[in-house]
Amino acid sequence: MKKNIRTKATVHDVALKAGVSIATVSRAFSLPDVVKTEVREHVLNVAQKMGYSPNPAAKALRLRKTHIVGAVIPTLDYAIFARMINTFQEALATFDYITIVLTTGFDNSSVYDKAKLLIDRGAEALLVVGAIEDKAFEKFIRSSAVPVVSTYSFLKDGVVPCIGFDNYAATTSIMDYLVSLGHQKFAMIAGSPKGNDRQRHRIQAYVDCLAKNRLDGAQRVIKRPFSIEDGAQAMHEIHQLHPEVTAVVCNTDIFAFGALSECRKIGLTVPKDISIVGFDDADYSSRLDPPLTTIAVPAEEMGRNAAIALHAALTGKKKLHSEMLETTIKVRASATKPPKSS
Amino acid sequence: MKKNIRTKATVHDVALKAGVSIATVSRAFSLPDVVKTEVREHVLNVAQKMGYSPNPAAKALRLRKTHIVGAVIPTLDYAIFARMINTFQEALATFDYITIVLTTGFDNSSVYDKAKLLIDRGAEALLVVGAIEDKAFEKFIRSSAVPVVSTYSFLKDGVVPCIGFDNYAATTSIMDYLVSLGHQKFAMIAGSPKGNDRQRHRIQAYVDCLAKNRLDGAQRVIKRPFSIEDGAQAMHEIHQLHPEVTAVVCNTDIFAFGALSECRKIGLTVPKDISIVGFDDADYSSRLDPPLTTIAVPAEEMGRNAAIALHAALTGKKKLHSEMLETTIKVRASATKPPKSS
DNA sequence: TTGTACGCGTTATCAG
DNA sequence: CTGATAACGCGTACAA
Repeated sequence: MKKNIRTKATVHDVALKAGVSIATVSRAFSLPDVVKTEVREHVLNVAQKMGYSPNPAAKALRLRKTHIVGAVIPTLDYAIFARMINTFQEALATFDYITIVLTTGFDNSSVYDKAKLLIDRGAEALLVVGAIEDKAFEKFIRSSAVPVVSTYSFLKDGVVPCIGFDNYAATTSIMDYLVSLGHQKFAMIAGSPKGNDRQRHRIQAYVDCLAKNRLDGAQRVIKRPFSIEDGAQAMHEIHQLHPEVTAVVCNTDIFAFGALSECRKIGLTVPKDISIVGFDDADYSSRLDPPLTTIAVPAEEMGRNAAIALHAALTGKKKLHSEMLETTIKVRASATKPPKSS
Repeated sequence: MKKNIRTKATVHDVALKAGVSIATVSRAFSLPDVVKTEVREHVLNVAQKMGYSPNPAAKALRLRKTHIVGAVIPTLDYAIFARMINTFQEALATFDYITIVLTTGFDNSSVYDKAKLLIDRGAEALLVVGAIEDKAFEKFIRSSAVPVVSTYSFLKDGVVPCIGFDNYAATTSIMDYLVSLGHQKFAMIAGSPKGNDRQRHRIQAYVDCLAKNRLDGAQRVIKRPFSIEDGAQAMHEIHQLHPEVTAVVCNTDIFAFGALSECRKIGLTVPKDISIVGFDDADYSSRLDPPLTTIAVPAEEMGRNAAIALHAALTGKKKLHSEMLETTIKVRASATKPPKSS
């Protein structure tokens, strides 16, 4: 029909067809109230008909604003991050910003590369997960003037403002709970602490809590990749090597899922024979068998607040500052008093 | 120390400091072999030191290439999509493309808006989920020359090429399996069919399969939003209203998770009292209690293949064409013969 | 092999 | 209120 749209319409084309200058076309979009009503409506009409929309590259070039923010996270393939990013992205969208997500895997050693890539791509702000430990990355951030916020960890002396929670305190709270129940023989299923300060803090909390209560078990920290299968295997190992254990602290509900499953398989009844607790409060955790006692993490809140904070920083409304979010322990049925016989 | 980087270095700055023309700087990056080795190295060095990197907006404007592709999916907060997008994004990254993901919720009625947004933002290609049913969107695609691929459904006569699987055949296969086991009283837990052709095809397969075997039960299709809790409630309803049912076909493992959990709660033993099957083969499904019989969906494969196909189309290497991917039924323990007494 | 100069599509400045 | 025009930073004819 019409004309073939080889190359998209530009202000120029619209101006021509509407019989005005390109300046007026531009203004009809960006400064509507400075253009006479009927002219504006005419222009907008013509533009609409031609399928015109401003070229984002030209706009970005001229305005020095891409309206892009970047996020670098371990993986999307892990509900707790997907949930945060989902909210982050949606919140940013309401501010007319789009989000580009890059993943690193759980070892944060490539965050710097990904962050650089994002900034080279025009990201005006960045969300990262966990502490920034790469010195080069730190230097880069300090000299680059793009707002960066880190999530999932709350750090008093972090390189950048954090919107996260206190991993150490969270694990401490659930350890205290288990101790108050009477447990004395603990094990922990943890992720690799390499490049992952969340895991390190949780492990440290475990170790410290044991020491505080003059309990042994600091060596019973099983480190595994994050998967249900690995949680199951770790549970198996605990059962074989440390049959005295009455409470297993999992650093993610994924491990707990596997552990629960494995207990069923090896004939341990949870929580009668052994107590198991998780971390994250995944959507399925309340529907596990038995329902999992775990720590609820403010994933959506982190995403939303990070989006709001970054946007405020970008528009100069408010400097970035850290926010400490709360975790809550969800007491369900997977943990109870240790068996008498132990 | 050095100079404060108020505004990023440009070819101009680098040229000045390196004592060459801007053209040479540009060439040192884009056409390295056309510039004398020592000059190139000098320039690259200076650039490196100044923290120079080409402005993506200027580049995009000049080259008419943003190196961005867009994806519109229901939600990230659902493992099966997150998994696909994760792979999609990673594959595209190896081609130097970045991915922008927008979400619509499960009702696809806003795909058109999101797709337009993406293209206005410079996306050179698009991935969508499911059939394109919005006529306006269809028209837009036909006139816009950006490659679009749809995933999750394989459609013979789709508006755009599909990289997906046959939802109808998948459900048919698992229905046939259940029928062969001897089941006669079925129910289905489905998502809303509105704007969701995957659900419609699965429901249709269920209905047709019943008819084919002269079985009733076509009216026992419970439609719910996608959540574990909803799966549980649906199961509850089936148990109350249709106690004669011996096999429940869930259109996602999420429903099956809830259904299994609810059966435990109301005292039904799976699969002795009732058989339950799922769809997706989530990471947890083999570790449910009992392990879930379900349909494995090629999520990563769709993501990877879509990335490769889109990239090939973008570089003119190969026209987009549909790919029919396979699903496989994972026979595990949650389905068996119906109880004799029924 | 290198440099000059133009244009990609916008928006902002400045006259009118 | 509107129009002409100069950037924004880059890549690439074209000339040297």
